Amino acid sequence: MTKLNPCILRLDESIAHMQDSLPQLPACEAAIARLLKLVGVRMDEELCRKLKPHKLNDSEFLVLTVLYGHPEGSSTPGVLCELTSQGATNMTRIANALVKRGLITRHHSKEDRRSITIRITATGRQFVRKMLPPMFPQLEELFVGFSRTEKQTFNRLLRKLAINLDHLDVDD
Amino acid sequence: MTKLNPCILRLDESIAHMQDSLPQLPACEAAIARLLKLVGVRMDEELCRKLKPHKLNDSEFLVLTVLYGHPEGSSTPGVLCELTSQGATNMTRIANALVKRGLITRHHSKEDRRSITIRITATGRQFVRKMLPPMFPQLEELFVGFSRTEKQTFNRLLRKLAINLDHLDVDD
DNA sequence: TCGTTTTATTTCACTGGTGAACTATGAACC
DNA sequence: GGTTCATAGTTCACCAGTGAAATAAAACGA
Repeated sequence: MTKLNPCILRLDESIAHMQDSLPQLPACEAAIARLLKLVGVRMDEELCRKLKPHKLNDSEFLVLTVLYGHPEGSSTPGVLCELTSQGATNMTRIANALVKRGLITRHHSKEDRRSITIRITATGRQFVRKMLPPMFPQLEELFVGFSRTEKQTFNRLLRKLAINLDHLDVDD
Repeated sequence: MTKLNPCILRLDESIAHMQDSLPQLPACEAAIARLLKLVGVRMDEELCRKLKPHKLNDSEFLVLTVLYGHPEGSSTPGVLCELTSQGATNMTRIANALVKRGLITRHHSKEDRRSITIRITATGRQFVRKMLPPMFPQLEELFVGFSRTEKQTFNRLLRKLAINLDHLDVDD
């Protein structure tokens, strides 16, 4: 598990150095973009590490928790794809894996026979309820030194960025 | 390219709903974690889309830009692994690809014959100088509506989070 | 109602990325 | 100087994720 700090130091040097030959480079924005990626990857690694003993990967677990978070505990592959930024192809694989583990069920929808209804099982709910709480302390630890306001600001800035991302694709 | 906004709405509902059965769930922190991932993935997709016509993937391009950002324009696979959060195995593949494209060279180091010196070529530099500038407008567009202060805050919060991540592995 | 188009999912072939074992060199110790 | 240990890369076998084509079931329009 590589430390981020050295990367970040080099990152600043790297961007500073690039500006010599590319003065129009928006340094702060570029730094944020790279930091987002670094932090995101690192958090994923941590999650995977926690899930490995249970033989689930992060996307399988994400799908399971999304189902857990649904009032009905059910959804369709298509919707789950949107909510988890996964392709349909991969969702098929994920569903196969979760069915095999007995964490979800898969049935043809009554209303629309093209659709599949994926539903979290009691075992699945139990699994989520067992897995999540031990993660809470670490999740909180990630934000030690953050004031309530800072966390809210962080949250707000990320949403703002998300909205800008949504409006990006129109122009190439 | 899926929109993020619907995901975020569902995300809030999802977390609210989870709190019913798991009241200790740190909602704001969990939301930030999921947002980070959503935004990170989406930005990556955008980068890949830009690189696709040039038959490079994001990690290959990242390695190239890191080399470009080095004062000497050279490094070793091991160091590049640390700086780009890539495994050594994949770095071998990336280097092969970049060598084949004539963007880097690979030589045994004189000082330590176990080491390989990877160096960006003139073609490689040219490629980076051609690729990056067209990305700047979009990068800036991502942050429209962000004040100078907000960008600095964003930057600062990400670094703070990175530092906390670095101090995490000690306790399991 | 029949043909066309659209939507939902799956299958297949491929790319990208990883862990474990292997090779080669260097460093440390005696 | 030879044995042992550590370090740097590579190779191999595998898992995860994607695009394009296939399948199957609506929906839509004469």
